[in-house]
Amino acid sequence: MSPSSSTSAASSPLSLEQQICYAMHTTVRAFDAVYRELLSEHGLSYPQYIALMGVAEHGPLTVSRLGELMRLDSGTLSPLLKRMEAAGLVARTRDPEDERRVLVSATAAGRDRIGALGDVPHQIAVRSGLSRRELVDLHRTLRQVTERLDTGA
Amino acid sequence: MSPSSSTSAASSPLSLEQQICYAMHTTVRAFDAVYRELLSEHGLSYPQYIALMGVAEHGPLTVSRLGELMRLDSGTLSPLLKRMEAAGLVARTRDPEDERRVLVSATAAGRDRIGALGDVPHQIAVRSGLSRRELVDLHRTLRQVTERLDTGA
DNA sequence: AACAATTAGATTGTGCGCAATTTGATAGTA
DNA sequence: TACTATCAAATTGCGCACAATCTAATTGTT
Repeated sequence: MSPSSSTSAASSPLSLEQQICYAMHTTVRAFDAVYRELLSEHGLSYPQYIALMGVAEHGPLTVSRLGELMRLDSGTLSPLLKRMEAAGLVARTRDPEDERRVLVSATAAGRDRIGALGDVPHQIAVRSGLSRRELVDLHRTLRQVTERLDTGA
Repeated sequence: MSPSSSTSAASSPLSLEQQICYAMHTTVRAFDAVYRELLSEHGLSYPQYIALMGVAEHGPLTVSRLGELMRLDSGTLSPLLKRMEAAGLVARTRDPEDERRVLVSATAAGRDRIGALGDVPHQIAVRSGLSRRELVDLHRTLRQVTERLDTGA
């Protein structure tokens, strides 16, 4: 093993290529490129895709609940949802129970669009080249890391 | 095992939470939040941080070489580098050998800034809560997936 | 030397993303 | 009832990201 395998405070600042975050960003870029390729013909960006999937699966959601699901705030979601409403994919209605809230739901056209996407998630999984077991392991690791990072310093 | 463990074409479109990409994006968001916290006091965004690390480590780089390293194009890098030049962190000079190229290098102030960051990469690794072995495994998996995605359909 | 093709960056237009602020609705309290 | 505090979205301002286009320099060909 190289001398850098010390377990104490890092011997020298890690080079860019050694950093886990850099690797994560690189991989996300690669995924984004594939999604762009698969989604562009359907007129969707990746954020729009997960927003649509989210509201279709989890019924009418307030903007803030959708924001928790996507880890986005109203500054990002408000304009994004307006564009999707203009495209006829989602409906935005004020909650009669509490006029502060806006309920977002998928329209019939939105559900049709999801159907038209076919099995994009499966295609992505295949393109990743990972076995089912590797996918499950990676998924577990990612959830674990996210949880750990969220609990703070 | 659940009925969804079929290995043929997915039985039903994967729910959002089951998709590997969704997990990746969630984790990257969490990493970004931590980086934002660690870097904001140094006046750097994460893209600026990796750009600075990149040019500091790999000497003067053309914009396109730096773009390969960061997986970004000139549309993103040109304004980003101009802001970093204005902040005194990098220098941009036309290559005398080929006036089309712009060579980007870290200034003394840029290297000082890296020094002032202390061991951010190590802190990030610690906060991720992964053991050294898990970090190595995850890194290997990510490189593998990126390579596979890049080789296309 | 002249001219087309290629290459490197920069620019424009649109969308994603967050911090900070604003607007409007609800809840709580004097 | 009025007055404050809180809460949900929307808006503003700035930076990141890509597609498409533009400008300028180099290369290749005749």
